[in-house]
Amino acid sequence: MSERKVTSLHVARRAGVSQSAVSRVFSGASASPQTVSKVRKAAEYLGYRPNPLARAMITGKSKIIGLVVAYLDNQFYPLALERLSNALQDQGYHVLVFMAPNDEGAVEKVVHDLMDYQVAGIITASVGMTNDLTRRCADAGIPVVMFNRGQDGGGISSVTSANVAGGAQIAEFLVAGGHKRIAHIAGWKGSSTGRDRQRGFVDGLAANGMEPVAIIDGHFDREIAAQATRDIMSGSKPADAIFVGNDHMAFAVMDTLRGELGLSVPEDVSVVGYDDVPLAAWAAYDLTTLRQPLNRMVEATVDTLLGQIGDPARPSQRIEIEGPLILRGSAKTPEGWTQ
Amino acid sequence: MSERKVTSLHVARRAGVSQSAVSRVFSGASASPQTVSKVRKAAEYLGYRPNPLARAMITGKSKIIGLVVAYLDNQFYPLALERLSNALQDQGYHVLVFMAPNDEGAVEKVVHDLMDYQVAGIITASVGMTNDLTRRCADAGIPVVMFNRGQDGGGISSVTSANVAGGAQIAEFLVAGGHKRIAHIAGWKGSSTGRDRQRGFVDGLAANGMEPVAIIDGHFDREIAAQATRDIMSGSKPADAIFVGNDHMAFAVMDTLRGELGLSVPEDVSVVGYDDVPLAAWAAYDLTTLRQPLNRMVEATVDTLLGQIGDPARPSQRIEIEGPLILRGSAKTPEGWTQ
DNA sequence: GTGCCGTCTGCATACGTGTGCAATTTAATT
DNA sequence: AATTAAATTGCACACGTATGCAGACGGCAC
Repeated sequence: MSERKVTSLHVARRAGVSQSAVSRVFSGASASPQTVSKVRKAAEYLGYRPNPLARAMITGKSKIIGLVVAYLDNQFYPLALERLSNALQDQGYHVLVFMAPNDEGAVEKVVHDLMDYQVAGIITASVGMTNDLTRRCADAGIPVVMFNRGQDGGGISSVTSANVAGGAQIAEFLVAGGHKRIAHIAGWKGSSTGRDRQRGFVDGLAANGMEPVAIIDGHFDREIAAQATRDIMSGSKPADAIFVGNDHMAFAVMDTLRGELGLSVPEDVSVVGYDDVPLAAWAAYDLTTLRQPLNRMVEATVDTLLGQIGDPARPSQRIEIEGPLILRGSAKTPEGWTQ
Repeated sequence: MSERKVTSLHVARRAGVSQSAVSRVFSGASASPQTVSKVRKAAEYLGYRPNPLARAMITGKSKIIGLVVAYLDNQFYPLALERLSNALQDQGYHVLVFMAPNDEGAVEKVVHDLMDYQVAGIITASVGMTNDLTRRCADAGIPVVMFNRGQDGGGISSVTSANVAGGAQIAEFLVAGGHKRIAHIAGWKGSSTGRDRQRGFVDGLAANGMEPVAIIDGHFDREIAAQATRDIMSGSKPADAIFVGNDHMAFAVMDTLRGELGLSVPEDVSVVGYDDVPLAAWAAYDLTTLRQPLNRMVEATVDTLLGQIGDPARPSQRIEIEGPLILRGSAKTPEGWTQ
């Protein structure tokens, strides 16, 4: 009962055709109806499945997409991974996951490994690419899409939410809520995402003749965000509202405000996050936050990547997707403010 | 500047040796010191990297480990994925991730896909294998390790925490805390993990002459767990303590108790979870829970899998790792109870 | 110098598939 | 019916590596 490796040659023999005929049937090239039928039947009988590795050897392109991600403790990323993987599976691709700490050397090593596997494309999430690496991928004909992060030097596709607009929208919201001392715990300055949100936010305040009482880089890290909260609230002019660069840090901020400093949210301090991860909707936090539309971002990422795989000449594009502000209980909602 | 694919043949030419010599140097076979040196030098100069796909074609085994996982919203799994991926990367392996809803057909399809890639091994997390599938993997010489789930029909390796003992320990803890009406929202009955915890818990209560006032299957799902909470608390004899089958559901239980039913934890109801995901330590929940030692579980999983890859004759083993009860604020801690 | 053994090396082939090319069949057109 | 164009098919080779086999080489003992 040993069903040893059954190859296209076995199928060919049983179907009474040549091996190339079998190959053509399974790779979608043209073949006469009766050939197709004979081959399909024989393949079915023998339990034949084309060997994707051999296929990749020939074509130089595997059906594997490399996903590079720095960390998975921020709930946004595992969810993105889940959706990306599902969407790509539906298209016949599979996802090779690489963890890469966000330093240059590690990313370089990882990208080399990926190129060894002749991946059809690369998605980076929460991880930066150097321009040099970008170029080498381009040279190797491997399209790259950055997910939830952009890059200034052009030539690379990216999918993000409309971070500048989002930051501005939150500024408007907090001003309209009557807050007078507004602080910002920013995302990591080394990321476009963090910078853009901050810029939109500061500009939005400026448009109302205000400026933040404090801006501290939280590095997308809970502990650093907690310390930033202590610093902001212990000064002579403690904030009455804090915009936090993502939900993951916002939870730490709320924990610190309520548990450690004994303050009420939103009575004493309003808190607004960014992402709208599922946890933000849970009763314990009930976080007002700007939603990043995960499904549409994933969809755009897959479309862009597969598009570039199918047509290597297609130019890179930066896609920004707008998201709504989700009103919950962690911030005062101005009268008549609509969802 | 076009650094086209550089193959072992190019290296061979430049080093003045045969292609087989190059192959032997990079696959660890024997070669004279001067050959090794010449080859290494030429390879370095040309930027040669062995092609893992071609290598896999020949040997029939790639350096890829398939990881099958059902969902990533329970924080325990992304963390496991992160650690597993890192540990395997250190050993020169890479992780191909497959999402598989927990029904038989989907898992089967996924495993077939994995076998097509000639993976060196498979790890399943939060996903069940049928005995038939197990056998087919064994036939194909692909070792499988189930992570955080066991299987009754032997012949397959698994790594779990000591779930029965853990359940019993929680029973002792709640009894010692003076609770009189203890309920259990169980994990999915279709999983060994859920069943074992429940069994240990019920037996532990019985050893103290008690029995649970309610047992409801929460299916590891937030919404179902929330409904179970309502049911348990709305009866004529509401519980004064609830053991929840994992942290993920326990958070929903706490949200429901506090937000919806207006009860205090632990004053009105003690809540104990299972896993000790990072979120359990956050101030908003501060959940007393039994820790699954993630690092040691990952370590054991990798060891077991690589062991079986290295020595196919090695018998399968079921590893259970004990974890401590982590005392926090969501449950009354009995006098003198030690961490 | 001869014989033997152990190590190293190159040659050739295999892994399972895709694809250019030429030969052949089929359909379409005059 | 004859001619031409199109569609299909088989042959052979390529992708990049590992490995069995046999020959070459060096060292050692007699």
